[in-house]
Amino acid sequence: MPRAGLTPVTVVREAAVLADEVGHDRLTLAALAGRLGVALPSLYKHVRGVDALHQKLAVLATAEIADVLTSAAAGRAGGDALRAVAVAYRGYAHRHPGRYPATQRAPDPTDPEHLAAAERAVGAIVAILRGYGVQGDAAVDATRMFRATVHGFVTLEAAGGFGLPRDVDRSFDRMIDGLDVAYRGWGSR
Amino acid sequence: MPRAGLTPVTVVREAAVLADEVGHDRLTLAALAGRLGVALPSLYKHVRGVDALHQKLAVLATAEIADVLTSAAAGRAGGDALRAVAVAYRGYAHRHPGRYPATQRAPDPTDPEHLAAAERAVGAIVAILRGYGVQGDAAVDATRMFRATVHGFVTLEAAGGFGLPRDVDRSFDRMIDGLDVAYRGWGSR
DNA sequence: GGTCGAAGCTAATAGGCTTAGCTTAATGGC
DNA sequence: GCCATTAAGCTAAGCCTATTAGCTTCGACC
Repeated sequence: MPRAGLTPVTVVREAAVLADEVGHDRLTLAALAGRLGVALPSLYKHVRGVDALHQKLAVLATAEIADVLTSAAAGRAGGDALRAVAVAYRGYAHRHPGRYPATQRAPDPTDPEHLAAAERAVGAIVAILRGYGVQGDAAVDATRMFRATVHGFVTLEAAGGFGLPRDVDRSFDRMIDGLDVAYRGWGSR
Repeated sequence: MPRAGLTPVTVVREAAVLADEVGHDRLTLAALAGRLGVALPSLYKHVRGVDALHQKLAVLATAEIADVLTSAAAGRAGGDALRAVAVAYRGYAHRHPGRYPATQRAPDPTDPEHLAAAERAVGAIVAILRGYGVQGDAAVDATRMFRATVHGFVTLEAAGGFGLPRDVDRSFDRMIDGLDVAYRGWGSR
């Protein structure tokens, strides 16, 4: 019997695919092992356990969304950049419904790669805010508002929280308009 | 041996207390049974299973938060009401970290009580928006923004997503200011 | 070609949910 | 006050997931 040839990297990559298919909370070692063609305990040669798997998935997903946000911001400024990044963020959440929740795991302070990825994602937002003249402590507040707003929207959306027939894309659009207005007035308060 | 005297209502109530203590995801039938002084399978006389328990908890929590929001809005209008309701919402999430996630479960369309509670919670927000002159389809969009913003903030906060030392209360304050600005400009776009 | 580390396995334990089927406490009618 | 009925509670058993221990064997490298 030839070996499956797994590595920690291939395992977590497959975990990401599986999570997107079945949902973040149903990412199970049993299902993952089955898909990789090995017995469940074999996974422990590559991952320390289910929590470590989620941790690694968080790093992967955070790095991915950081890339997405960064390239959406490239070459744009102001409200243009704001909208592009917000749309890209939501797009990632839609394309990767299982990975997305992993991006919200608090970065492991002992993992430089995780910290760097989180830093990069936040950096894309901070860069936009500079275009609005928002900096320093105010930028921290404004970044938190961006994250809260967009994260809140996509999670409510994913949870089926928007029951009414009113078009969800349009609501998102209006919300970004509102965010733009808020940021333009950010200094003058 | 006397009986424990449980009912569906007492079971769900204890589940709510337990969830607040150990976290929504660690609300387990085993722990609940232990705390109620019965064997685990006995719970099935009162609840259909773990999913039904979460469902009932959702109804309870949604009704509670609807009450909190409604009374926060009472006797206030405009930015005053907006801030009071937002603060009350966040306060509920802080006081009831285990119940709060249950409020985000999509209402069961077959459960009138659940629907009514959700309706009541949304109603408190819609009432505020009337004070800003926002109505109709625009009110749907604006309500979604309110929920996204505040829900996003409290979940990021609970997940430890705000790493920087900058005061979180102040960030929340600024965010509500931003929301106020957005709503004041809502019509003129 | 032999050696050795790591990749994979089976077996066993522990905890969680669920169903089946039994026992018995409480309640309501006579 | 006694008995019948209902439902509250129990034990036992089965399934799934995670984890650990200890064994086997592939395959890379000298």
